[in-house]
Amino acid sequence: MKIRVTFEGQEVELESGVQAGYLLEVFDFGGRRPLAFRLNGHLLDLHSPLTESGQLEPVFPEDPEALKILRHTAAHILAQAVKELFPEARLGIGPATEEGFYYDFDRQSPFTEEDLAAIEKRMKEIVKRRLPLKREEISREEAQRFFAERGETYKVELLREISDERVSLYRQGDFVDLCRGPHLPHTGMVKAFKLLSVAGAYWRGDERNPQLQRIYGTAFFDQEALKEYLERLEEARRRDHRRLGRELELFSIEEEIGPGLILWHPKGAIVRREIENFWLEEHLRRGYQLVFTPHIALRDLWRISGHLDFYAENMFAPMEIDERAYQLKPMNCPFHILIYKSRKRSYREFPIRYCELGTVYRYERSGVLHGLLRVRGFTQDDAHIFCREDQLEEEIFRVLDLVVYFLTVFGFEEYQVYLSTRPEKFVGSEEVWEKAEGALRAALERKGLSYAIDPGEGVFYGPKIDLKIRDVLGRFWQCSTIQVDFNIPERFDLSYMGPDNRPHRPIMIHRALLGSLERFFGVLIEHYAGAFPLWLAPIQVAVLTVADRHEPFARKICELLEASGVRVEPDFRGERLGYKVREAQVKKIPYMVIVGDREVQEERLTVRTRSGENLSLSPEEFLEKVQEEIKSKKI
RNA sequence: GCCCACGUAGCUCAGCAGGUAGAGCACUUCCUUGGUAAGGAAGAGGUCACCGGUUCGAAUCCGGUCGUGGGCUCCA
Repeated sequence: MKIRVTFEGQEVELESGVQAGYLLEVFDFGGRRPLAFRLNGHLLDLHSPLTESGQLEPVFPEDPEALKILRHTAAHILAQAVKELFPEARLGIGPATEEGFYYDFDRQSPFTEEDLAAIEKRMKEIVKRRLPLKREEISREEAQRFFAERGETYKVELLREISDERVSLYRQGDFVDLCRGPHLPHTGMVKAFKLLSVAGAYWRGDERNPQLQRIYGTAFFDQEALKEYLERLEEARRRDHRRLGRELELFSIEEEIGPGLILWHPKGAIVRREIENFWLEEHLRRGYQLVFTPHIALRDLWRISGHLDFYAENMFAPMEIDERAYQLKPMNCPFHILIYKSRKRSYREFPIRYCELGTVYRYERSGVLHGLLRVRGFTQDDAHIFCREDQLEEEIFRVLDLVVYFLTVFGFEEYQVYLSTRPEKFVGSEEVWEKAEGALRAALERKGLSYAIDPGEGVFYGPKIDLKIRDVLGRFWQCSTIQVDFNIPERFDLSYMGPDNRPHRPIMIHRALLGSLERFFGVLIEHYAGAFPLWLAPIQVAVLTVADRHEPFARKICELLEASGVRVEPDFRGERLGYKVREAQVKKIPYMVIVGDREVQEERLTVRTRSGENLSLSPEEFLEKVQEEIKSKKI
């Protein structure tokens, strides 16, 4: 059979099954050698057979797909190195990931740091061998036999679940792996890579399966990019909120209290309160009503709400008081619902928006706890909106508008937005779901947010929108979530009186914009690297004296600033100026006011900014500048 | 929860062929009054996470518990 491949207007006729690498001799790629091709949109490496006609695109290293191919090949090299050094290790899977690659191995004894170094060394040798990665296609049965003979039971298991009659293998030297490809032409092209860590991982992510050892690594086309990546890892370590949280005295987690429970120290607490003040002010401005609710409730409440059915494993165990069982709240919704239910509601009141900084407790498995980002007690910036179906789009739009506003103020300008649609198991009618999904979509489009659809990823009670924010290091964090709920109004038999003088069922929206104050704070610490913008900074101004005789004037400056609500820290200690400057700098205080003979005499201030610049201002000018900067929430 | 690693002064870490604890920073006191990222001296501070075992003797070896970290899974 003949096929036709076109590239930049040129067309060539080939015998089906010819290796794609042949095209290197047919077309002119501007003197460059592609790593692979894209034919009709899917990737082919140079050793893949051409079996269909179509448009050809070359893939060069700068192509986003190219890095994945490289990393996938790096994973194979890793596997080859491990098999050479530890022939008893059985292979799991080894894909490329966002940041690099990994390969899973089943081996009795764990890989040590030294093993990792030895493996990396062997990988370098394999790279030097410049082994071609050859693609072979064989029948599934043949492949099963092949891997069974080699004792690769996991590969056999994978093959059992593949429905294709023919499968592809990739061979590099003596190493053969079941793999769809594509791969680089030869191992010599993997020039910059590094193994990073070993961790346990369940076979196929299921904890009932055996646990394999996963070796993580990363790879790039050149050393420079690898170096940059490793520096970014280093920067992330420097910004780690757990480290900064301790160094800047923001928060702590104490063994005596228990894992996943946060102590907000004075400096962290003031940041939190600033966020909360801003949050509340903005909510009140936008038609929300503030409520407060208890931390525990009768177990029956959680039975009615359904949490005992679908959320029990995340709830703290019940406690008995006066022969009745109570449970800590994992969510705030039932309380808000009971406020709604406290009297008859009319459509004229709609939409009703209750907001609360509600502290909830969720049982999280010990292994998942992580600093402020994953805890067992946290405060959600929660709200529940009750409205009619025809108000849904407008309400979602308003929520989106609010969340984008908040995030922008904190300096997050880039988001990933996901719309999760109806899952297999769901409550309510398909019709209601479709309407709601349509409303969410319309609101997203009206707000001008581009989004991806997560089909079937909605919660059983309604569709949702999740937002992930991108921090300065390019990492994404989920904070905001907006969920429509068809279920809980039903369970609590909510109603409102419509214009037709008949009761109707309202729709409810759950939403948290910052997510939890704990997580958001953690993300903020890392985003700002601990250097909070002035309006959030725990200490906004440090006043440093050069010598003891400058103290009276310095004290006056402190009083001036404090009287205007500026958070000031005097440093009149008998230390040298350099020492005090360094200390204030380490604490990441935005402004240092330096008071010496010159300042006292001229009644002007020398102000050192966090970035190390010096300004000369009168006390009044400085106060005004500070107040303006606080008010504008300048980043 | 599971796998692996780790747990020594407030912090960062050294000590570990088993002989009973050390540094730097921070803290306190004294000297120094010094102009933009660490002046000098002295001092105080540890049941070596906890419990048990081996041993004449354990921070060091073994077991268990708790906690932390990297992952798996889940999510704010």
